[in-house]
Amino acid sequence: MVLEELAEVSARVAATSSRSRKTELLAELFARTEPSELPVVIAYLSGRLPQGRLGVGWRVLREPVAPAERASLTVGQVDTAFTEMAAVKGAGSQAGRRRLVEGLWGAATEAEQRFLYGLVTGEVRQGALDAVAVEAVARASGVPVAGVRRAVMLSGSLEEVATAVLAGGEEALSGFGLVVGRPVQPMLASSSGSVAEAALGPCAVEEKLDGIRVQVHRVGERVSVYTRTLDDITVRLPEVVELARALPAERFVLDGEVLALDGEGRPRSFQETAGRVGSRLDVGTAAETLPVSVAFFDVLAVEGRELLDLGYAERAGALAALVPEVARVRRSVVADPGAEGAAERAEGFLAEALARGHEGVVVKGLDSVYAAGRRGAAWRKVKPVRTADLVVLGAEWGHGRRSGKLSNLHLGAREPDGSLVMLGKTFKGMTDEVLAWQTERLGELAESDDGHVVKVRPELVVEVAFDGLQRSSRYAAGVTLRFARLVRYREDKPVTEADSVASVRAAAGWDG
DNA sequence: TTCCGACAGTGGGGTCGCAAT
DNA sequence: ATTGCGACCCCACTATCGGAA
Repeated sequence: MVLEELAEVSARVAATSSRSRKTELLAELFARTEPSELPVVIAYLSGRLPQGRLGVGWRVLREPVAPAERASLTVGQVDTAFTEMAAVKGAGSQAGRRRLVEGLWGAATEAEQRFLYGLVTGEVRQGALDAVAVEAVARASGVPVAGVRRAVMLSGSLEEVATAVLAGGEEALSGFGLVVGRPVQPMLASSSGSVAEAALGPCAVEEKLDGIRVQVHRVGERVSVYTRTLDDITVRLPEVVELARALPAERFVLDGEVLALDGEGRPRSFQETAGRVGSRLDVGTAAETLPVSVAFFDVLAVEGRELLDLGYAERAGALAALVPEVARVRRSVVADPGAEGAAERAEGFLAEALARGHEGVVVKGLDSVYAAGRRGAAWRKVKPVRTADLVVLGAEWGHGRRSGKLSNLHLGAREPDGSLVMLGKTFKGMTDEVLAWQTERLGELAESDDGHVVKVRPELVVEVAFDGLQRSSRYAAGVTLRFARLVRYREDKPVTEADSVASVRAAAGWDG
């Protein structure tokens, strides 16, 4: 297979908005790919690199390389070049990778360079990633899509599943069940505005802990710990390994959250937990100075039994039989949401979780199965939302479908002396209509434009929602908003009445 | 015919580790 | 020693397609 063909298909996929047409184009390509090249072709067309990290980013790619006149590269040559880049280590590695980039880019045509750039930066922008590729593999092989999807979620590898079903058809799916020791795509939660909105049927209301999601596998004495993206972080979490080894089963898969607690058992900030779990060097010292706890909320397999397709109530029973209460998340079961006082109890549990310092709750249907890799309605998270009225200090030109639109707002709060201090940005919550409106309005207020950031006269106030504050060394305010999103423009509100840093801190529960 | 679930895209901030300065 | 970059944690929200109702 030549690279030119891949770049062409990718461009055609990007050019159509129809998902079924995208699927068709990918399926045609997969069907005519040699089995030996399939893993690489599938990875590229779903926007991933088999090598994972290359150590090559926008900075290394900034200086353009003259393109080749004629296409000549094969997929195999590209894969070899990426493997070489990923292998470069130590002093001089940046220059070494840059030389390899120059070699590869120089052999690529302009269209091929565009495709390679998207691959390396993780921004293929063809409107088709894993989910569409899964459908295309199903179509190319004639195997039902649900079976392919399940195999991918349980094995974590579309490439392997595709190679198997394209060669062996539906029968090949039997080789892709849950394997203890091999990570599974975790089930995710969607967002909900309130407990009442989330608790529509019999459900469990569980504390939502603000830490790192972990999947813990044990086979005999071998324990492995994986992140949400299936990275192996076993060596960073000796406490979790030790706990798993002490549980009364030889073989299991647990789903939970890791976080650091203070002396009184209250959760430390996400920043502290993330720093500890992110530390790879001298884990022993890190574990001593900032030990972490783990709280499990689900079990996917235990001994010989696979539990994914059982209802949540049954899985919770199996979890309680395996894991002591101190290592399980707190929960409250609402068997009949319509019953007298049920809503109050659920709300009460949320209030208690918040009082204990946690993020909120997750509401889970008691009869729901474990839908690996899906962000379905079976799990709904509920977190309190804060709002602040902030001043627009500037905006950044958007990319992709936001090209030509002012998108990312720079947000400021007042200080006692009347000055304005920046404490974050946001690009979320904007409809196309708002984008068009703010591009024009901010254009009128513009004081400067360096092609990236447009600074404006601080005259507009926006209502911004956020989840809380974080310490910040980037912003003069010393804090920044977590997950800030635009709610609406407050043209009725003068800048002099916008929130101050102190009032934002107070709103977020930071005593200040 | 309308509704709604699932996806992709558009970026946010922090922290760590490593290489370059 | 400090700085910049890449990778990876956490993530919200809107537009769109296409199957479900």
